Amino acid sequence: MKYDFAAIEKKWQDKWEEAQVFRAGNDYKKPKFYALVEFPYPSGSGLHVGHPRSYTALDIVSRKRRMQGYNVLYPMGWDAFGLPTENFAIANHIHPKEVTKKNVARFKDQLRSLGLSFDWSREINTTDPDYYKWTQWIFLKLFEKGLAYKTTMPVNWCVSCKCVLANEEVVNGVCERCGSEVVRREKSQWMLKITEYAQRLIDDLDLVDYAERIKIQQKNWIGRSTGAEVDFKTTENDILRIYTTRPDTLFGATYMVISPEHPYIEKWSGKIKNISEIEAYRETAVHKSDFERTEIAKDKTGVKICGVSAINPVNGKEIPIFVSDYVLMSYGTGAIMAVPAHDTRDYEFAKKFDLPIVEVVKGGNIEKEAFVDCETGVMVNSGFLDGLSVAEAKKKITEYLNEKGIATPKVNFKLRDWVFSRQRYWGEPIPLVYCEKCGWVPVPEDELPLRLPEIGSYEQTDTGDSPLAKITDWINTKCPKCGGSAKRETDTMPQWAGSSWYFLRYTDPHNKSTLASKEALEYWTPVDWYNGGMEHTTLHLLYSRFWHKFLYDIGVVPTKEPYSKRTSHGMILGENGEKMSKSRGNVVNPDEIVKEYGADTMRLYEMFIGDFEKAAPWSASSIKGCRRFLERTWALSDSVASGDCYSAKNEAILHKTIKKVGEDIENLKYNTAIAALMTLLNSFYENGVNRAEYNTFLKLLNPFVPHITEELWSIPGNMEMLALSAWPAFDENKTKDEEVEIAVQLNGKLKATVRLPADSDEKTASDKALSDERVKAALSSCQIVKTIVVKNRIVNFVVKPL
RNA sequence: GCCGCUGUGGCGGAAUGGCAGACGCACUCGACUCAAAAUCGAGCGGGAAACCAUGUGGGUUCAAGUCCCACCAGCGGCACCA
Repeated sequence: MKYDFAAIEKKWQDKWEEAQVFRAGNDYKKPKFYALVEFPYPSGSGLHVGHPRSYTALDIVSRKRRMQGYNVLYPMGWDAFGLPTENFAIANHIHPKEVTKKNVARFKDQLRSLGLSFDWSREINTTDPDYYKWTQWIFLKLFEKGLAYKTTMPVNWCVSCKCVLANEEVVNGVCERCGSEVVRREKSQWMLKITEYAQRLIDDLDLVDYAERIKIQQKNWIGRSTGAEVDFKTTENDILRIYTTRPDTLFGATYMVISPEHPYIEKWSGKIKNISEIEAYRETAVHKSDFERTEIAKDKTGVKICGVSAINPVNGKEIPIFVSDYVLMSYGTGAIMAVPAHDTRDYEFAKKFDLPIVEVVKGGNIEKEAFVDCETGVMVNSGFLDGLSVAEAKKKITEYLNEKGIATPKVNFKLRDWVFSRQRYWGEPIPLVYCEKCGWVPVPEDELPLRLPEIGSYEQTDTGDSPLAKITDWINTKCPKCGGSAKRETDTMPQWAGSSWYFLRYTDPHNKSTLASKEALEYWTPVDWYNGGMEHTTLHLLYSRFWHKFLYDIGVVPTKEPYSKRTSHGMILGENGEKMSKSRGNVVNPDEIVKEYGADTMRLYEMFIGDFEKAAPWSASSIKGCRRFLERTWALSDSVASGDCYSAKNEAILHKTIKKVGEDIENLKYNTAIAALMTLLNSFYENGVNRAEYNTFLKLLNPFVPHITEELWSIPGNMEMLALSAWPAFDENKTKDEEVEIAVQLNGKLKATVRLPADSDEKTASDKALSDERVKAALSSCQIVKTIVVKNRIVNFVVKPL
């Protein structure tokens, strides 16, 4: 019989669906396993070959865990709000809802065709009002607890489209769509206080099992630094507060810099002699786009404030104050003490403006460059700190400043609050109402979801407001508090909102009265294993951890962390080794692969392609090897002998393979698990195979290639589905071969190999080695000094010439 | 600039400090065929060999792809965070 993958795959997909095989039970007594992959954005271009890499990997884990008796939840849904859909809607005058519906249908067909064991009864969609009701509800809770606030923020503004752009739409400083200049413009935006959770987001990384690179990236993004705020007196007799991580270098502070946005410029305006120059500088700095700011980052600019200076508190010296945009108002206090000898930026600035550079830590060459890595140096030119190590100086100066009451220890974070507003249509409406009398008032809970109104045009207004701002009968409403006339917020939420809590909804997706029942959350959370792309490490992963912690704080969820374990897969690149993209013309369409080779081959190949965590280029010829393996698996089914226990010839390799495949699946080593299965098949071809052996092989192979194995399992008359059968067990004692081949080395260089019984003692091994002709010959001209034997591995003779 | 990752055959890649190149692709030869494809069998880092080979140069060790130090190259992320 021919291996007719198309018919087989269709047959089993239908059977699984009909029998609801992958439905997660609500049997809360069974051990559970919650596997999660990032739900896709259903784009118009359909599934990418990258999607199945992640989905197949956790499908394999899920299928194995089911066979091991777990109650497995492996859900799927749609992160369907977002820009491309909206842009498509604008261009084609179709409602984004319709676009989404079509794209979801296509994605779902494509996913179904891959035989992924998702529980489709729990499918969710972030654009479904029954879903976003709870996204809005969480937002209202954040608002209620003071974690949502409105503030004026610079946004990206395209001068030609006259609209606000998301960061993703700004490419190399210009508008992605029209190529025109993008400038900064102030706009009032809703913000979420993620910074309030910064410390906990770092600390609780200790509670979870994330790949180390993910933890490091999160920590870097949050960017904690410890230092002190120090007060400098000025000639105006007021206090300029700065932040520094290096109070020990205070004697080297030869000038100060404040940010162009610093409020003291106004405060001192009467005293500043060159105020017009300062204001002109400030104007240009404020209006620079982010792109311009970074473009000219190498070249420092600034203006000296004439008329006001500061006093260095340790030596009483009067030092000048500059305004420069290399100091950011949004970090620390917006003012710094500049220590050019030990900071590269200060050094550059000092060189340009010809300011004194005073070395305070010995060891560098400050004629040439700033000496920054000076943690092990010794203090100089620093009065009472001279001769101390940097660490000692830090301690002493801190005590000194504390005593004088001009310094306080301070921790700062790079992490900023989350800009939560989008001036767009296709997102969750922010459920707030503005009343002249009562201010911002939440839409009452029983009025949620606040639905998106039906409108005809999805473009922003000329002022960059959301298209919702044009719907006057939607905007104008009554204040829920006082009943007076009020206006709805017209901004919508960012795409990150719906994806920040979706994993909770899967546990109880149809619940009408709460986002998920207590019992469901108690049982299913936290997610046991979450796999996704590295590109989501800093935003999505951080945002969802933040929301989860907030929900924990208000008693909605039972765990501090949403995900016990997080892994990430590498990208699948085009055949030329570059990222797949339409413009590079190297995109592989998964539909065509499934059509030509079948879903099983596609799955197997994507798992065999290389190290799961690393990027790997697609290869049209390599996939044939995977297909060949399945053909050989199929062909062998005709020559299976009877037998209900393992034969002596195959016993050891079977136990070994069961062990290896099981361990490799848990350790993301799918490629070597498949290699072991290929080796096993080769061994069957060599030694013959019986029914018991072939059945074990099918079980091990099933999570990888579920359709063909299910078919081969059913052919001899098995009524129970393979997917529901028990995962094979192995016996550690039987994983060992009776005889082993060991290497014989002279001074670590291979001279021969010898065979001997497994676990032979050192004497037996070295005697056997010594009796080998090649070893004898090699030893004839030298003397053995020492013999090293590693059991079942090597015998190494350490020798010297006679 | 900073952070992270990666350098192993023609290619994808294997190797708890213990026989480098498992498994697969490509390729070569042979069988089958009128022929080709498919399939099956054999070979496949370099070198005649001694030996030499895991980006480069040092080091630790009886033994290094693996550990340490210093470089070089590529990829990804961040970007004036005091």
